[in-house]
Amino acid sequence: MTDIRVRIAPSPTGPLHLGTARTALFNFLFARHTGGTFIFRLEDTDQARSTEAYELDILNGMHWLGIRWDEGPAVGDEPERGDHGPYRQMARMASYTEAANRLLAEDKAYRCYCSPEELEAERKLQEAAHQNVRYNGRCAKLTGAERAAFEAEGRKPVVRFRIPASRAIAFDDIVRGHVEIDTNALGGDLVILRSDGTPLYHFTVAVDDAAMKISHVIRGEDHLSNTPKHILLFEALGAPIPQFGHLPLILNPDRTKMSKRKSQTAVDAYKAEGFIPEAFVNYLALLGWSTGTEEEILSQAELIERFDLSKVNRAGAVFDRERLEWINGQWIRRLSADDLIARLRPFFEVELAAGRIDWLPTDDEIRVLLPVVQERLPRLSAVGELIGFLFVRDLEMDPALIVPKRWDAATTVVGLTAARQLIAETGKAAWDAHQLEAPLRRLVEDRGWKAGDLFMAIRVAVTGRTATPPLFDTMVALGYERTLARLDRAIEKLGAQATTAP
RNA sequence: GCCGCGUUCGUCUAGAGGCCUAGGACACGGCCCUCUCAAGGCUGAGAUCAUCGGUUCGAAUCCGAUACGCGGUACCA
Repeated sequence: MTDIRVRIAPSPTGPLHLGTARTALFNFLFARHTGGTFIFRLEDTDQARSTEAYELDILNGMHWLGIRWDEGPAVGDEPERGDHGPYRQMARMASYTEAANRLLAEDKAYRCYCSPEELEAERKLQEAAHQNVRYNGRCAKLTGAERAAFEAEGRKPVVRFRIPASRAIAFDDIVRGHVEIDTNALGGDLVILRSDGTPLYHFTVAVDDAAMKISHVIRGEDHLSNTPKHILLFEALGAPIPQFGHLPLILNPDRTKMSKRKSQTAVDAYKAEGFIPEAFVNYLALLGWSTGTEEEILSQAELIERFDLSKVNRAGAVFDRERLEWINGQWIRRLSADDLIARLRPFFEVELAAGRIDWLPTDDEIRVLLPVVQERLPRLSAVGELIGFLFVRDLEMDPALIVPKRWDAATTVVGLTAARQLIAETGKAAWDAHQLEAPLRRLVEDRGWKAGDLFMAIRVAVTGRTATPPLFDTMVALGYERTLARLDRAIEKLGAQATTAP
């Protein structure tokens, strides 16, 4: 193992977000490619918004994607693993107060007694004067007496970290190259501890990244402007400065940062739609990065082998669902029969629960269908739409669909009746696709029909749909009795309709 | 407002000064296959490489400015 250490640090204030998953993936690929260590840390200091349910969703989502961490919570049976824990920020509170006290003692930080109202008023004033909004440093040099006076007033101070004036903070970002930001653009001295003593994000990141010896901070571009604050904090803490790599953002179709308002961002929703993790990871990896070759379908192992952080794109990438579906289809087609059957099972259960089918097919029933089903599944959840009609007792069928475009109702009744006769004659013993097809083709030829017309009429009669897997395979799967019964019902419906509404 | 980052087909991207009359993929059109739908094969259309200026014998690639977009600017993460 190298001394490369990277981390993903999600906040359990919502379900696992696509962007978090992608950042996690890039960290994971980078760690595995370099032989480094991948760390998972939960940033749950926002107690107002964090929930255990979200925490679980994030953990489960990561596992579903096949992203495994070397250090962090919930690995295998252990509640936590690693020598740099705990890996939940709420369990690290002591280290933040300790670090803050150290900064206070070294006068790198100070207590600020300004009230939120005073700060707000100051900000308004600055905005009105078209000045940069920044903390004015009013409490930066308080005397002991002044402090005592504020305390006597009952003011609860926050702790502010001193940001030096007019200093250019430069770093070489692995994906963006040289970046330089002046400290004057940082908004003044930074609050690191709230008045209730709890730490703020920028502070916890620096303290934890230092404690966990993170060597490369790989995160979204939305943190690029915050990086100087972190660098200053690392310095003040006496910690080495890690390398940074800021990933391009995943975008809504309107090219704004991807949000749940405008896009489906929850990873779990994609799982429910029948995207498979291999495909999802494959797609995510290629969002903002490419191998430089024309390879598109890549396994986790192949991604790990080829991953190169310095080849990550700088521009934001619009999330393209069409392309995701295509990759998903590619992956589904590559699945073994047993694997696909197992993965399909939960989706049949959903169909049953929703009342769209009346019973669950057996594994063997699914297995014989696979040759005609597998290449027709863009998503696993499409299976109900595709072959659900096989598992319903009473087929719902729109009589308007049954008459082919070139035919009228009378011809359709004639065609269906003749076909029904031949299908019955084929019989149970010869119940296979070829045996069914040959006599029907002869019938078409004898009558001077088009095969497509007759077959379409049969298709709708037997499945209720105009788009299905190949007709004869479908009838074989349906079975002798049920095929005839559905044919009879269709003929009956159509006949009644033809006589009542000529 | 200020600061930062970005800009190659609709979308994801290849491209690291001559291999670029810019390649691939998704989506789209056509053809083939075909009982429908897919899948697959072939094929077509689609990018004045944001704009302007500079460096160079030569620029999508280097430099600068401009425009536009996005992000950041909290006692959120």
